[in-house]
Amino acid sequence: MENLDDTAIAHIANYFQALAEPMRLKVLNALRSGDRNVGELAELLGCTTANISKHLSLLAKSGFVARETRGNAVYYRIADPAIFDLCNLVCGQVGKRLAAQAEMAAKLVSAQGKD
Amino acid sequence: MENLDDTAIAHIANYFQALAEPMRLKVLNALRSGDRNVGELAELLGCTTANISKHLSLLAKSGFVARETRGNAVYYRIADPAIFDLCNLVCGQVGKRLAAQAEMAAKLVSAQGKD
DNA sequence: TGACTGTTTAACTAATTAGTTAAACAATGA
DNA sequence: TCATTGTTTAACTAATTAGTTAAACAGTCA
Repeated sequence: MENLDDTAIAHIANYFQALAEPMRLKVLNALRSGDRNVGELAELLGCTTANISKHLSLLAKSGFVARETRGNAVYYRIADPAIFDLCNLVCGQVGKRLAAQAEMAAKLVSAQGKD
Repeated sequence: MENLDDTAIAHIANYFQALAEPMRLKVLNALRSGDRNVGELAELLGCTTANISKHLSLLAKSGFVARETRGNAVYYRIADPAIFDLCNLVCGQVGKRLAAQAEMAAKLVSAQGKD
């Protein structure tokens, strides 16, 4: 990562941007267990098909998911399992932070109890 | 990552959001080689101190960098080297994609040449 | 104290984008 | 063909945010 020009930096930022949205993370998480079509995802995640479709379109454009038409439904699947390595790494980081925050909060509560 | 509630998902999205900005990636990259104060970063990256300061503030709030006052300058450093594992992973992914795109482009050009 | 250097914040503008609604489009089957 | 089911897109609103400028704030030294 040391020597990166602006376009490379922009690509990396785009990559992160695609993952920086709760609903898109939910979509990716839902696809973990296998292919799903748009309607299934919409019902599963409790939102409109239009909304899901837009998120899927962005995820597909960024190469995270792949599109396949079967009958008159459109199925999406994870195109690159590497994102889960990434998400697991981040989950670990976020988990550590939340644990640290919880510990801090506990200390504050206990300190408050003492005075 | 399988079983995540909404707050956990939101934390992960926030984590990615902090990294989804070219200038912030540049700041983190600049801090790779050691501590820097706000003015140094501004000059190095060619933007205003106000702008850098805002990005640093966000990165600090998200726990990516740590703040330290020395004299009347404020030095920032990477707080958690784990982000570089993350960035290296993403760089690898993005690199693969760019290579694939370049190959595709080359094929298109060669196909065009043939007809 | 006051001048200075360095950093942060407030107020603002311009641009992006998640979500909604309704309309368009695609694929199947009668 | 038409009706039905499923998906995508267009147009819009509301909210967020990167960057700018100028003002406020903090730390050092005379």
